[in-house]
Amino acid sequence: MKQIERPRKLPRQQRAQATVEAILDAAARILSGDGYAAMSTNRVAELAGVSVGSLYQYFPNKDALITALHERHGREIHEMLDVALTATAGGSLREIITALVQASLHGHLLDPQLHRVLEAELPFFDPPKSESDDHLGVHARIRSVLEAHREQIGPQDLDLATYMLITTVQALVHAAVIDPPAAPLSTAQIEAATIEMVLGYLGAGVPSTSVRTPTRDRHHARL
Amino acid sequence: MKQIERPRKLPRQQRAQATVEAILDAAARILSGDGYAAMSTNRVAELAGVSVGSLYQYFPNKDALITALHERHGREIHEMLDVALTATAGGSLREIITALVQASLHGHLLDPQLHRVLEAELPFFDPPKSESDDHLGVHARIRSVLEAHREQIGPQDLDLATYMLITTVQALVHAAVIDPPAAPLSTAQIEAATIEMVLGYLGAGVPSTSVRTPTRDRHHARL
DNA sequence: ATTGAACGTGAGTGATAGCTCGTATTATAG
DNA sequence: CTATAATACGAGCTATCACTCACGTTCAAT
Repeated sequence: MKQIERPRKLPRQQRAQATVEAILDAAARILSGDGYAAMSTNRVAELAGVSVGSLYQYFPNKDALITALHERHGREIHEMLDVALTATAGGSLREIITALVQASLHGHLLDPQLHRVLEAELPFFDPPKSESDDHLGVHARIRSVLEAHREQIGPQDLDLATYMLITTVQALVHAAVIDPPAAPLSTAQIEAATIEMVLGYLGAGVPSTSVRTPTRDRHHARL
Repeated sequence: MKQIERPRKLPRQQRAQATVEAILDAAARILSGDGYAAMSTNRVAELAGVSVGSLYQYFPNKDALITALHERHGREIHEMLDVALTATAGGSLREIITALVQASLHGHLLDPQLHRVLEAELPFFDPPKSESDDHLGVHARIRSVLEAHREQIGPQDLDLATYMLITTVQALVHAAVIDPPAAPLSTAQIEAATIEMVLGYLGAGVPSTSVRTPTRDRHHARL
């Protein structure tokens, strides 16, 4: 796993940019179709309609291809979450959570096969800014959403609650997309249940709008 | 990915059994230490103190090694869940869920590195009976637990609820073990929060022990 | 003690795949 | 138009690795 020396050379002319795009598209096609093991640089170059040499002008090694694909994919989902958060700003907790879950799910359903390989088979490429850290902007925004609805939610450690929310949604969406469960369970059901799951967690120990109950102590003791 | 022709030959003598164990241990060490890419059959044999030939007498190919490791790992966790379920049989929902989460977490913490590679980097080996299906016994038992506590829980589609419970616990434990979150969040906190998450979901829409409220309709509509 | 099966060995083979480099082509600058 | 840089090419080098096989060793049974 060595993807330092990022882009070996930046494409300056438009045809070079097209070459890079073609390479990335080909890599994505092969990856989502036949998996990582079947993805050789020669094959990528061939499918892209360029030569291996061209490939290595823009990507220092094979792993850099995966990294680039990862970044592109991360950006897409990040943007969908961003849109969802912006669209529901000021709305109710339920509205915001619903939008988040749906955005996440739809983002992952854009290209489930590619997502599957990228996130399930090769999650360890380019550790620095991938996924968890990539959501930093989103993370902060979700935290402030929870802060705004503080009186309605049970967990008072907002960092923990934010982490749980993001992790749970991501994990459940991931699971639903990666290995769809047995027949009778639909994606729509899981989507709805995920929303209830998160809302159930956030609402735990909050009797509608009354006083805070002393059920709090059974929650995560601070270090 | 070809791991048909399961064990090429079964170890009949005790020294052969020891050889197989040594090979599996070596494979686990290399896998958890340096990852799949660094695991060559020659290196495994060397670390195990046997020759490559011996390795290929019991494992038809490299992938069979991974599969065997997967199965071993799956059995371990499965047994811990089994113990937890048996020990808390007849207890309250909270007790059972707590035991399940703890068992799952502790099972994954036995060898986080190995688990990381096995479940995060190579989850696609031996699809037939791994993980999801492997939990079938546990799945049924958890479903019956939910059935026994039916009056206390909100979700009435027990298949869905069981799926959500298992998936959520697994995913959150997984996340906590695989990429431990930022500094201020401890494993213990996540463990507790996971319990609350699941209980929050199960308890959603259930006002302690009174009549069923008509809040039900916002739940996942049946197909 | 003998024999045959189980077990173990490790140099070698074949194939694959990542990557280089000398060369050819195309674009931009002056 | 010329010069120089950018882009593109692709045969081939090199290294690695999964896997084989012909041969030696140890066990268990008769």
